[in-house]
Amino acid sequence: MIDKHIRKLRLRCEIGASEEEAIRDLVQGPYDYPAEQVIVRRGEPLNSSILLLDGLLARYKDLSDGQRQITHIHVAGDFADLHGYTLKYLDHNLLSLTPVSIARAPHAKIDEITDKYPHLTRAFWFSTNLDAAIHREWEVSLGRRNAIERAAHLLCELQSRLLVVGAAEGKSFRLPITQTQFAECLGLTGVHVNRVLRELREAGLAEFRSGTVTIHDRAGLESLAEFDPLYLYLQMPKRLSA
Amino acid sequence: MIDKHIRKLRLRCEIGASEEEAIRDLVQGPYDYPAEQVIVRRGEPLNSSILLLDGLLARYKDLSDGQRQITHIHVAGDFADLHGYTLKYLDHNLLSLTPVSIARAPHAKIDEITDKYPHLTRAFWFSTNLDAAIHREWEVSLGRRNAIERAAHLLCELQSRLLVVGAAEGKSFRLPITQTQFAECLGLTGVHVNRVLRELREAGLAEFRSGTVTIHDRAGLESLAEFDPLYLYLQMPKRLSA
DNA sequence: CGCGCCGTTGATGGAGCTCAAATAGCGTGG
DNA sequence: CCACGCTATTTGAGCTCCATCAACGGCGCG
Repeated sequence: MIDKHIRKLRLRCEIGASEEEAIRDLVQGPYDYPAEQVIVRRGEPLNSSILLLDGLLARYKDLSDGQRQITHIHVAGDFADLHGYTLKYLDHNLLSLTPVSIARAPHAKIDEITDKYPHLTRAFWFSTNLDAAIHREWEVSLGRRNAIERAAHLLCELQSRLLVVGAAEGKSFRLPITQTQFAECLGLTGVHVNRVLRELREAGLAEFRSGTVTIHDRAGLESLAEFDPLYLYLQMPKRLSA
Repeated sequence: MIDKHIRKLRLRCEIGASEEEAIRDLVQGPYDYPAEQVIVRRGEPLNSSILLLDGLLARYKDLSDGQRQITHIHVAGDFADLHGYTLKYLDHNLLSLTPVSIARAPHAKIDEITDKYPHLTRAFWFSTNLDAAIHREWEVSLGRRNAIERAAHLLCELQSRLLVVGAAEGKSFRLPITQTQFAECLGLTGVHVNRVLRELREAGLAEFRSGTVTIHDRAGLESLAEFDPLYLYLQMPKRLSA
């Protein structure tokens, strides 16, 4: 179950046997939650961090008028709130978009890892920095790309990230979220996202129907979105130190 | 010179004498650069990270049509690309908005710190996580706030962050950047930012003229922007471990 | 003095929002 | 099997916020 996480770590750096052991010893669970559940609430003191084993989680913030901005989507294998280890509380909520299975890493045990395994600590640090890189790319989308480009870009990103953990293969992947939730990622309204998805479909680029995305023309989609996977750090040097 | 950084760290956690020593031993410099200079280029291999001693730096990305999105503004005392330590290259450029003075922390020395000072490592990790929290808040602005709210929110954020390092006092602070650069933070055009700044001025909330911001009504500005400083983590428990 | 950058203001247009309603899908219970 | 209620999707019409295009003024600097 935790294999997806280790696989993702190994894509970016070497993880030794004792380090893998430490990771496996780190987490408790699994625990299951239904969809549409707030798993961690903004501001609440934390003493463990959540590793997503299966399903989709979203980081989001509410505004007083009921608007909501999703700032990140987590896929299986992601440490969803590892940043909470140093921040001590989150500035955002953590919501299950689908039924999810999670494991919990007590901060006391992460303390031990940071004391004993500097290299593994850097690997964990890396993963929070990768999250930040994704945040930055979303800022670019939200600030400068138009609606169809934003949608295309996010579809490219999700396919890339799901491929890494084996949650996508071929042209399709499951994305069992509503168009409204998709819109909440993109800073758009559900109505407009619907129109934009129709455009993508009619252009023969991609389809998003009944919880499944099918990419018909990945190259065309990337070109439309100006998608460059550099920010996903999919190819890395082996060892995270000089 | 590095005092601002240490002061900022101490706001969030305890830093012992030996740890302070390690920080002071970490950096080389200072080095000076003029304004409008790309200090670190996206994709280029890194072997040191930049501590901003004085001036303003921006993280930004370009799009093919010449549009640009600034994803973060760094103030004195910030580690501008500490995330580059684990990422090995940046996904964005780093630009001096003003003449800047920086120090460099060789990654080899950060390796030593992560080997020998787990607590200090957590403090550094915290600071990259704080950057990510700021990225998230910008995502909310870019995705869901309108033009005047975005401008108001960023002014609040900058004043808060500059107060921490003593680069603002009273109602005013220096922000020697152009309206166009300000617009590149906000996902707007320079023309529209100009109109919005006039609105803020006429409403008696804030002024941004000739490189100086004056906040006339901080409470009103916060209320307009729905500014909540929680995401800046200005009050923290003392020790970054369980 | 003249050039260039920045700030300022006006006029016009369009991408995306709002409001509204119709359709489709899907589980529930009769 | 069908009726139903609820939610998500889809489409239309009108409007708003912000972009675009354009022009002008101010100010520093060669």
